[in-house]
Amino acid sequence: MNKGALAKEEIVSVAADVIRSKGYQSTSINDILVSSGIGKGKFFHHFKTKHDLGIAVVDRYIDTWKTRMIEEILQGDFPAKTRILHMLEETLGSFQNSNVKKGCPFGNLAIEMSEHDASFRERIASFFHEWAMALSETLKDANLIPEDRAYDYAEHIISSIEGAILIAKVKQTSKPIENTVSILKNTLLHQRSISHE
Amino acid sequence: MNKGALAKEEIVSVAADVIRSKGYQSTSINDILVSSGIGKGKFFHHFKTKHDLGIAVVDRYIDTWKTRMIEEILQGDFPAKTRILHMLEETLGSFQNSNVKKGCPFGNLAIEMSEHDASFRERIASFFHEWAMALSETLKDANLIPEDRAYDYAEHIISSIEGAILIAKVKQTSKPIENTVSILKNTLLHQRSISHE
Amino acid sequence: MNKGALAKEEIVSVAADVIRSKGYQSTSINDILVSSGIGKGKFFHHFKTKHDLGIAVVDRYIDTWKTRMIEEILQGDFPAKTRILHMLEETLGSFQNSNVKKGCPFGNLAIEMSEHDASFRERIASFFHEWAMALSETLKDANLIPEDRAYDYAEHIISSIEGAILIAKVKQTSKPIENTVSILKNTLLHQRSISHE
Amino acid sequence: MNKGALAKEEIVSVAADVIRSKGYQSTSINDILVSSGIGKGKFFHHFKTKHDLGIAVVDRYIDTWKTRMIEEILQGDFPAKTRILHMLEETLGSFQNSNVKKGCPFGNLAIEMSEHDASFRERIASFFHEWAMALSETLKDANLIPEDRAYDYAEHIISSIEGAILIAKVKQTSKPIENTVSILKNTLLHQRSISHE
DNA sequence: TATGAATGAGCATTCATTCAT
DNA sequence: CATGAATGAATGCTCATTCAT
Repeated sequence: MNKGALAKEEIVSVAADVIRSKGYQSTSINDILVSSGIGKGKFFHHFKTKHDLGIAVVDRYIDTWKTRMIEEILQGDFPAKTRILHMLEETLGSFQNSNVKKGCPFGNLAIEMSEHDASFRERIASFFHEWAMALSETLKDANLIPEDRAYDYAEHIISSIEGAILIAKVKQTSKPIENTVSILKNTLLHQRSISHE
Repeated sequence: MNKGALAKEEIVSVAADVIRSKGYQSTSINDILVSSGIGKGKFFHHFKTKHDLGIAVVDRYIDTWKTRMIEEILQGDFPAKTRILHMLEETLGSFQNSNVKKGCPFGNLAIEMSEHDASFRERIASFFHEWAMALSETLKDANLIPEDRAYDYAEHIISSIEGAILIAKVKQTSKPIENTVSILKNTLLHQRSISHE
Repeated sequence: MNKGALAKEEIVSVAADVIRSKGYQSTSINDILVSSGIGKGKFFHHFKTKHDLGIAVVDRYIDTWKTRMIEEILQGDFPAKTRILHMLEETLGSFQNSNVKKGCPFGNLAIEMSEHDASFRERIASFFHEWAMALSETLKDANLIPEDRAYDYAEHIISSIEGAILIAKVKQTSKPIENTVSILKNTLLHQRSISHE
Repeated sequence: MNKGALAKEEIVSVAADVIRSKGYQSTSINDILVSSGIGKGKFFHHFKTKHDLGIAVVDRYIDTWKTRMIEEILQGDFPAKTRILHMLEETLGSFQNSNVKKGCPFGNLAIEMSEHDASFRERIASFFHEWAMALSETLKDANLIPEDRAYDYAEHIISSIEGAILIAKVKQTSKPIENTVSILKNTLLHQRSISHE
């Protein structure tokens, strides 16, 4: 029945993994065919171009992380401070073991594709923006940051995390992520309000 | 006389630019041939493989930034706090205008190449380590961070910067860098000592 | 009832248009699917192969032109000279505007397919033969050409027209057709008998 | 020394043959590689694209025929009437045997490519124009056609020839060409002046 | 009948690299 | 040292056709 649809989802899922490891441009369609055990015809039946697949993969990343990070955690039912802690812990948990080497799906594509292709760039920029908005709201809820600084501070937290994942990737250890998460926790939670200092 | 040597440097210089914009893997040898106006023979006379060129480019990036960031600024003659400010301002200055879109040469290659090629990864990891070491020393000199936290804090500052450059690249505005530099400045310099909080 | 049959005719009709513009080999089955809004299954239900469709298109061209040119005009009720004039005027009228660029359905396929495929070639050759036969009879009726030269002369008139359409196509103007029709008219009708000169 | 140049010419020469037989679009680059015994790299070293090769082939056809038909025959040293006879005989001679089936290189591409590609079309249109111009001058020299009708009549002669080659191709016999040449000869040479009748 | 998913051979093109000169 | 011709594997993609439903 919806076998076709399922098949397409499976290709995206396999491709998401491969692309996260190898990058979009270095991933050949053949890589995906081999990884998923399908033929060329099937692939191009579902995706008009490789670019189409790339976009489907990005959209899938965004769906997943928006649900997990933004909706379930940042906009969840816990007290604001707790939600922020959960976000940091979730980050930490997501980049252990083999995932350290793979890096952040968004950060990877942000760097690889921003100059090549606007449709990748815009999607990723918009995801980071939505994340920063949600975090900004939570920071305000927690009374940790004055309203007019909240977005900037949220963006800084997110970029710190991305940077930590980048350094972790090149060092092949999750230490930089733990480090940054710990510093962010301290800075955020052991002070009444950051800008008062 | 050293025309050959000079020519080689010029190729590396041109390639450094192209690779920073397009990435290493998406840069074809032909791209470099066209940009530098040389022929295939000359190229392969100087570089046994494309990989050789890539490494030469990374080494050149490292040379440049080590001199500028580490030796001239972090290990310069100004008071420690001033040196840190200079480092942040230098960062800000380096990623204005068209450079925002190009991103950080190290960050770009760190993400693109870490999983593909150990010789790129190790060089970049080692550069980030040296930078963190130098910054760590300066933080200690400035009495801003307790000795045992200095390296971690230095690495966090550096990864924050890398993350900000990444977000700036995908958003195509230097705002995230200004933002992070401003927050780092505040956090570092308007407090007696970070860890006391 | 005959919905299936009707549908088949419609496909042939759409395909005839597309093939006249793009040529047989450059027309993909997908082109026809898109132009006619049908699915692959339906197409291959009606035509076992693309070749089948091609033949159906040629047969349709032949049907149409045989009716129009041969039966209605050349074998019609007007005096022989008038019938020839009508044929020339019909030709002129058929290759105005966008049809100039599309060229002659038979001439196009004659050139494209003669060396590739005997079944196309034979059909087209046979159409040209029937046309020449009918014109030959008319020339004899009109007492314009001696019996033994009539077929050759008819074939020459037809090939002149085909050549004019060819030149018109490449020049993207109907001028060469007007030109040839006018010369043929003069040569044929302003002389008592061509071979007497 | 000029081995490279020679090699390129040889590819064009082989390709000209293959394309004349199979058409441009149906000729795959692999066909040309097989026919000429070269590798892909060599081919794409000389021609940036298949289209480049196609244009080179057309230009070669034009060079050859311009020299043979226009410069050597129509603009040669014989009396005007003789030159026209030579042109017709040259045509006849060129389309005997296997060449009947291949058809006219210009006519073939005119029909195949006019709607696909302007650079083919324009080159061919311009060749036919130059041919008509040269023939027009010769007709005037021979006092066969009044000045103001000369170009139109020249174009008609040429299109008659093209049409005859087309019909010959689809019938697989050179008879239609002989036929048209004979009729053209009669019409042109056994009358004092065509328009006087 | 009809759908559209799947097949896989084939296509034009790119690319890092080698090699004769 | 340098040239640029040549190599051939690999890439993204198209296409006529088949097949399960």
